[in-house]
Amino acid sequence: MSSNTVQPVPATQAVPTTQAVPTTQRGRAKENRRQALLSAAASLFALNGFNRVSLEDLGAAAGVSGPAVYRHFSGKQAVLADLLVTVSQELLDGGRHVADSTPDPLAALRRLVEFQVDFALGKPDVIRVQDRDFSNLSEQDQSAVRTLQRSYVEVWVDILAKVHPEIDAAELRMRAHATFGLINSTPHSVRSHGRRLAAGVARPLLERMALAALMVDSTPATQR
Amino acid sequence: MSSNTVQPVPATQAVPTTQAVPTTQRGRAKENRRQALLSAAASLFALNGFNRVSLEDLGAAAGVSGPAVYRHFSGKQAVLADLLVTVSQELLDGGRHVADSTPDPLAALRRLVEFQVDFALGKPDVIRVQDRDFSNLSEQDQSAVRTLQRSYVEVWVDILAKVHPEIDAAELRMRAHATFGLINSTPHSVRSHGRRLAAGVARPLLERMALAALMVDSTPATQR
DNA sequence: AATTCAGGTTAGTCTCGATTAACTGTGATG
DNA sequence: CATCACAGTTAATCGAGACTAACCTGAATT
Repeated sequence: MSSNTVQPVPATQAVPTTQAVPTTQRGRAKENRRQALLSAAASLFALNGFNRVSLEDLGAAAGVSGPAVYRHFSGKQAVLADLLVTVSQELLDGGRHVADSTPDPLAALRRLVEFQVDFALGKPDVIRVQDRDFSNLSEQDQSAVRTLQRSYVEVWVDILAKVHPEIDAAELRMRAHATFGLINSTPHSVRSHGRRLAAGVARPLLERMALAALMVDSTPATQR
Repeated sequence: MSSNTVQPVPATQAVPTTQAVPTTQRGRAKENRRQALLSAAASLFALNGFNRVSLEDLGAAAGVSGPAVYRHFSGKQAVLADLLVTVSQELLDGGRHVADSTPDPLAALRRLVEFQVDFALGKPDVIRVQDRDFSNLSEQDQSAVRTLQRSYVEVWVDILAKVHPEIDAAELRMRAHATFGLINSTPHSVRSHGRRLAAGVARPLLERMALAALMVDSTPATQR
C-alpha cells in the first residue's frame, strides 16, 4: 500500500494556464499536432540531444515536415522551453498537492518520494531532457524554469524540515538534490529496454533507497 | 577516519598508456598546451555544453586561438573523447585498486563510496560533461567509454554481491546506478559557489546517504 | 651557421540547419 | 456561395562554425 501512484495528481501534459479545448475541427487538429510535436520533441531530444535534432527531424516525427513547426512554436528553442516549463510546473503542482494534502510529515515525505519516482519512471525522456539540455534555453526561459525548480525543492525542504527539525535548510536542500539524482538515475540506466518490466522492480527499490538516504542521521560529531 | 581521500589513487589526469614526459623544451610546452586545452574543455563544456563551445572559444581559453587545436587533437570530437575516455579509465583504475586492496567487502564498499564522492567533488566538470555530452561522441568512442563504464559498474556489483549475497546482479546494478546518480548530483547543485566550503559538508553527507541507500534491505515481500 | 620541422597564425572554404518568403488548399464565417 | 485566415508546402536566405590552405617563426638537429 505504500507504492501507489499518488493518483490525485494528473500525470498528463497540461496547458499552463487553464485553456479551453478548441471546439472547432481545425482547432482540435492543431492542438493534436502541437501535442504530437511536443511528444516527438521529448523523445528525440532525449535520445539525441537538442542540438542533434533538426527542425526537419522534429517535424517529420510529428507527421509534418520542416518549417511547419513555426505554425505552432516561435522556434526550436520555444519547443524546448514549453517542454521544460510544463514539466517543472507539473512537478511543482504535484509536489504542492502532496504537501498540502498530507498532514503527517513522514507520510508526506513518503508520498513525495513516490510521486518523484512515478514521474521519473513515467516520463524518463522529459527528465533526461530537463537535466541535459537546460542550457539550451534562453536566459529568460532558464530563469523561469529555475524558479519553478527552486520552488519544488522548497516543497521538499519544508517537509524535510518537519522530519529533521535539527538539520539546517542548506543541508536539507542538498539531501533533496541528492535524492533527485538517485531517483532520476533511471532514465540513464533503464534506457530503452523493456520499461514496463524493469519499472515493476525499480519502483519499490528506488523508493526504499531514497527514503533510506533521506532519513540518515545528521552527520555525527564522533563517528559513534 | 572513514572519510579519507583514498590517497593511493592518483587523482591527476594521466595519459592512458604509460607515456614518458618529453624532455625537450618544445615537447614540454606542447604537453602543457595539451593539458591546458583539456582543462579548458572540461570547464567550458561543463558550463555551456559541447555544442555551444566553438573551437575558437576553446583555443582562446588555452591562450591560443582557433585552429591551433588541430595541432593537438584531430578535431573537436577528439577533445571530448580524450576527456571522457580518460575519466572513465581513471574511475575504473581507481575502483579496481580499491576492490583489489580491500579484502573486507563492507570496507571495500565504503572505500568505493569515498572514492566516487571524492571524484565527484574533485572533478565536477568532467562528471557533468560525461553524463551530458556523451552522445556527442562518435559511435566508436561511445562504445569505448561504455565499455569502461560497464567495467566500473561491475567492480561495484562484485563488491555489492559480497555484501548482499541474496540479491541478484540486475538489482545490484540498479543500486549502483542510483548511487552514482546520488553522488554525482553535486555537480548539478553545488554549481560554481564556494566549492571548498560546501565540499566539507557535502562529503560526509553524501557518503552517509550513499551507504544508507546501498545497504537497504532487499524489497520485502510483506511490507514488514 | 644552415636546414628542418612542428606549432602558430590568418584567411578562406563548405556544410548544415534555423529561419523566412512565396504560394496553395481548405475549413470557418457571413 | 464568396471570402478569409491559416496550417502546410517548397524554395530561398543567412550565419555560424568546423575544418583546410598557405604562410611564418623559432627551437632542434646536423
